[in-house]
Amino acid sequence: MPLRTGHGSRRTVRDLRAANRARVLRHLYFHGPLSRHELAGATGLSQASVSNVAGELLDDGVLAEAGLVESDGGRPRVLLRVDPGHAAVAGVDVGETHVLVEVFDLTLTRLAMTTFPVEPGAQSVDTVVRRVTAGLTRCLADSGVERDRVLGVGVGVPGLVEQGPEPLVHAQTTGWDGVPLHRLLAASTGLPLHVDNGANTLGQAEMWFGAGRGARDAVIALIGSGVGASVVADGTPYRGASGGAGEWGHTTIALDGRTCRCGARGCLEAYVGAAGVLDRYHEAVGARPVEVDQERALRDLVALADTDARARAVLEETARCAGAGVANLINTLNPERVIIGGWAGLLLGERLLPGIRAAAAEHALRRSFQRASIDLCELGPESVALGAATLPVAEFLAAGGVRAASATRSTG
Amino acid sequence: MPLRTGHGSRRTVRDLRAANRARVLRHLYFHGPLSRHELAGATGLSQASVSNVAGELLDDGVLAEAGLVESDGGRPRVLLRVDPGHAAVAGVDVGETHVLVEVFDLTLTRLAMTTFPVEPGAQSVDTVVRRVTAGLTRCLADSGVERDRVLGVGVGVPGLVEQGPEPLVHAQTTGWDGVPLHRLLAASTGLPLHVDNGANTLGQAEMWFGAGRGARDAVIALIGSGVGASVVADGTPYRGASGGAGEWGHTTIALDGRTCRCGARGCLEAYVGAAGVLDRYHEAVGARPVEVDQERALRDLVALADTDARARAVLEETARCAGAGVANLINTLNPERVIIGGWAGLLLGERLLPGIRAAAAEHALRRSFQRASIDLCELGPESVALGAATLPVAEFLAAGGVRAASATRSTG
DNA sequence: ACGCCTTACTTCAAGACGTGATTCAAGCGA
DNA sequence: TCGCTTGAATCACGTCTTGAAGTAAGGCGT
Repeated sequence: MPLRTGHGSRRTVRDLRAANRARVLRHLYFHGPLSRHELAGATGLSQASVSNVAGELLDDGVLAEAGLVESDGGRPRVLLRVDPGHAAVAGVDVGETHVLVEVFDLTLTRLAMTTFPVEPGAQSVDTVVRRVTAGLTRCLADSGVERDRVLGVGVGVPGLVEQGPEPLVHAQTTGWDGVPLHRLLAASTGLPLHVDNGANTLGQAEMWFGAGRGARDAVIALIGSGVGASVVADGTPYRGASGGAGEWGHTTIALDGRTCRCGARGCLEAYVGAAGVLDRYHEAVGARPVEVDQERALRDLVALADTDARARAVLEETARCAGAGVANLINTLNPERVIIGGWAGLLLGERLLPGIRAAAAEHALRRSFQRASIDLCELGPESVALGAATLPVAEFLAAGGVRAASATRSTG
Repeated sequence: MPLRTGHGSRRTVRDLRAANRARVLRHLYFHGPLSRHELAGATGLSQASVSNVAGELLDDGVLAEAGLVESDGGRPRVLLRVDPGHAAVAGVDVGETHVLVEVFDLTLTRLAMTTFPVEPGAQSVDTVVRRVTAGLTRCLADSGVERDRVLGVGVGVPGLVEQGPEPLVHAQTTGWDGVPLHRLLAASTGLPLHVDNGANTLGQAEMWFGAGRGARDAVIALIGSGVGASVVADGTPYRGASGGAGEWGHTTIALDGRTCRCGARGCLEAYVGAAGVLDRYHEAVGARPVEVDQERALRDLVALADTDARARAVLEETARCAGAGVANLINTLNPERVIIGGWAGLLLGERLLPGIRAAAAEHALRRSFQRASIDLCELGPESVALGAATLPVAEFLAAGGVRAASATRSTG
């Protein structure tokens, strides 16, 4: 008895209207200014319905007219577009070393940002909540956006987010175990909240505006100090049964291999994570790891590879492992696109991509490999907040341009 | 620009009715006889709508009344159920050694079956098409089902099925490369056809009637001579971009490990597939593999493990590898259930399950592992045809009890 | 300047649907 | 036989989409 009956709203004739509003609105959001006529063709609705729905959306201020296009010998068509100023959203990146808050307009153009550095390992829940709240207030002031024009706040956090009636955050690195960040922030900001794994939000940013545009089945593979992935299946992010999907880094690629910080042996992360790569180099040259900035160390290693054979060998091995890992993704998920990102991924990517592709070709089944492209992220690792801001927008679009009830505002 | 506008039908007010018919029908199909009253509660529809919809479905003969239940002191409630005799479906298992055709009633009770042995390696497309057609004709005769009462034919084939406007079958083992089996069988049977990977159809059988009942996110891991998996995400089978999802067997678990028949090194299949297990034993004892029945050989090996340390070691290693493979599934997909099947999986399973669980616990992230159960299939490896028969039924349910237009019958 | 043509958009009447309230049906107990 | 309770059908109402008919807005030829 699968296929749960799923109370997927659409039951009454009004839900139908909501769905059609969403149809029109979403198409307009992603496919730019369009006339009512084109919209009818694209959405499959009749012109009459498009006119009705568009009229409503114009009245609500969600859409705006965007100029005329002359049609040869007839009445010019009026272009419609989503009004960027209709509402704003906030995106937050709760990272291991900083808290970044950004405010965007409805089309996700950035209006303001604020960063707080965080002493590593010192992210108490309380601190994070205070910083987010403060950052949000400051960003709203800087951008001149009134609080009640904000659709919602998306937050990308490190670690696993268990979605549910009360979403809980579990993060090894910060020692959070079942933190109801959602509730805490909703209380302190008074805005609708969306919390998700930072890897997932970054993945969403790539899907909307980066290398994932237009793809329906994709995996965004993120290589930083650790390694993770964001899985997109049938056009929507896939989180698994309890939010833990995409833990690519702790996938075993070498039985009895190197010990990973998670305690297991042979995890991909132990080979291709920045820490793993540096460790392997230090072992190769017999040197003790110097405690400096990991990013700088990795950059040095890449530079060194031009002249030093041992460094080159470590990087080649990294590409081989990453390629095998990518092949595993391709074999189990058969995506049309694998997108490699994360600061280390981008740092290494330029140089390693051919090697990764070759190794993936070797380990993946031919047909699935051929159908998948392997590329680098286009947006850089700073887009966690942008991706987080995507979440309230997605909800807004799915609701047909109707705002979610906020935490404090009454639902009525 | 993800989230394609997706012409997901529901646009007009009639689509709404169709969706609500599907809602009621599906609930009734999986949750047994229910009264209109209970149905209203479960589907979220008003009693009036349930009455209307149920009335239509009764008129169409899809539903039937199934007795009364006395309600204390009031009018007894009439139970409704899907009429098993309303229609029939066929399921076909195109295996490497046989072609099995079965006919079921609408509730998937088997009415008739026919098997044809196939000389290994001799499955020409032509032969398969002839056998399926003949088997179907015979089964229909045996069960007394008229051809036009058959909703459709589901076919499970070995290898990859690329869904699309014209589904194509690619199978290494039979040498099929882009065979339009769908079209060929539709032409020769004159019935609506559904072709899918046998692993997927078997997975569907487990999801509907076996160990997967009630799960929303699951993986059915199949271990035979080769190794595959069927991925169920959000309640529906996930096929990836081109039907290649779930190729678990060719996932790398040991870089530079054993050579797999796919040509790559370190594939899971080379360790836990029946052939791989037997090879490893033969290498361990230094014996040349005797060419006998693989199933018998594996059974012997399991028996031998009671007394022979080397056999035991091979099986323990198998459990370790399988556990790592399962852990990889858990880490990437975070299912709530991993179900192990396939003839070798079931043969080894009883003995190896504790070892597999232990190894999976070691290699999977704790939280995801805790949320996942690891169990054996309940239906046995013969349920490929049953699962295949599931496909036309699923379509029928999704359409709200309206039959698909057949290949030959006119669409109008 | 005028009329005509083309194209874009809006209005309108018809058909269809779900819902809540109301009415009908069916059994039970006194 | 008469309430009483509960299940199921009917009805009026509001809402929705749609195709067709009507209206707006511009170009072009005379």
